[in-house]
Amino acid sequence: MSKRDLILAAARELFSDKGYERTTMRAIAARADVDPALIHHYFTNKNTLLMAALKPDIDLATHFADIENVDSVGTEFARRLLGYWEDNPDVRTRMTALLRVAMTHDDVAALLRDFQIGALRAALGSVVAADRPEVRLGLVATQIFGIGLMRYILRAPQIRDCTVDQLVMAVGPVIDGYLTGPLANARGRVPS
Amino acid sequence: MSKRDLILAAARELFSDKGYERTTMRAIAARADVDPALIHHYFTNKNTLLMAALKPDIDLATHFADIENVDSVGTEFARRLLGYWEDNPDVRTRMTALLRVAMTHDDVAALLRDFQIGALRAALGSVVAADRPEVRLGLVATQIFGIGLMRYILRAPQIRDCTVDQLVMAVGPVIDGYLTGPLANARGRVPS
DNA sequence: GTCTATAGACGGATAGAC
DNA sequence: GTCTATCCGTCTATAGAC
Repeated sequence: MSKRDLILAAARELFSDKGYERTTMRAIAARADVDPALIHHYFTNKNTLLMAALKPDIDLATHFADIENVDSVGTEFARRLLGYWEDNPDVRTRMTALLRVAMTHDDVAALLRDFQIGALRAALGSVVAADRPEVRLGLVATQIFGIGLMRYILRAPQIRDCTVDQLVMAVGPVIDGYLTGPLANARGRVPS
Repeated sequence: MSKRDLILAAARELFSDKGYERTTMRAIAARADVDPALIHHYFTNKNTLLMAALKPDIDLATHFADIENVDSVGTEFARRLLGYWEDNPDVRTRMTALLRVAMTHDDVAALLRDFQIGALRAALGSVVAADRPEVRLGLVATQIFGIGLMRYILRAPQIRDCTVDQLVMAVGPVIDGYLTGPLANARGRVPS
């Protein structure tokens, strides 16, 4: 791994568990076992480093293509996504870093929104109902992010101690409902 | 309103939309129209001020007592909670401040966890199923926090532009399901 | 209680030798 | 590319006059 990549990995880890302001360039350098000045050499400033470190990994979106022909699309989706987070520390780190930093940086929040929308559309676009698909995908995102938040960031014991399978079974049908179930209209009524 | 209270209100607002590190004591003083030294006089340091500003408002929990005897407890709960957030800027500010700061401060995360658990138990404890009630309330929390996150912090347009009623109608049945529906067992299977 | 002045630490960024 | 030295701004916190 090149030193440049070591820096990016170290930055992701630190941003992931301390947020932006609490990770210092010096700390990143120390973790990457690299001279602090080298970071400026490659990335000129902290914000550029942040963006480079959090740039979405394109492979990720493709991991969710072609969810069809299963009983429960929601369950299959949740299984793949939560399983992916759980088994792959790098992916999880990237996700928690995005979430943490997005709290205080609007440009990262925008990155997260765009990426999330894109990934959800790629994964679920072919199965979401035609009635206001954006709202449906947005609702799916609330549930997914809620899980990520409680499990990996707030670390609430009730959710942290669940197995992935338990979460998948709980959340899968909910996602199905958001994707294809009835939706309230502008007046807030479910069509009968 | 006493100057002390002005400081607390200003602190909440700034913590709420900038997080902890990016709000300075000077900025808080400026917004409260107060001398910076007065803050130290009352609260000695920034962390104490933070905790004082985010101390849960006890009235809040009582607002959700006695949800029973309705068709859909989840819908009623969502209506009260989301409506409360929406109509009451102070309450919303407190919530977003808690959420934002909890990302980077473990002690605030603990505060949020405890408060959230307490509030949910007070509101829904009497209607949640006997089978693993903590997990059920935790799942409810994931959905609620997910909505708060997407609507008020990430400000994703699909969710931000919904009416409260639309969200309530979408989320109500989901909460009902978490409260009393089937839950996967330790093996990740839904009992048949 | 109110305000000024300043201490003291930290962290991002730069210049420049090698 | 690598490293040292250092500048400069910012922020919390304190001391002390009024």
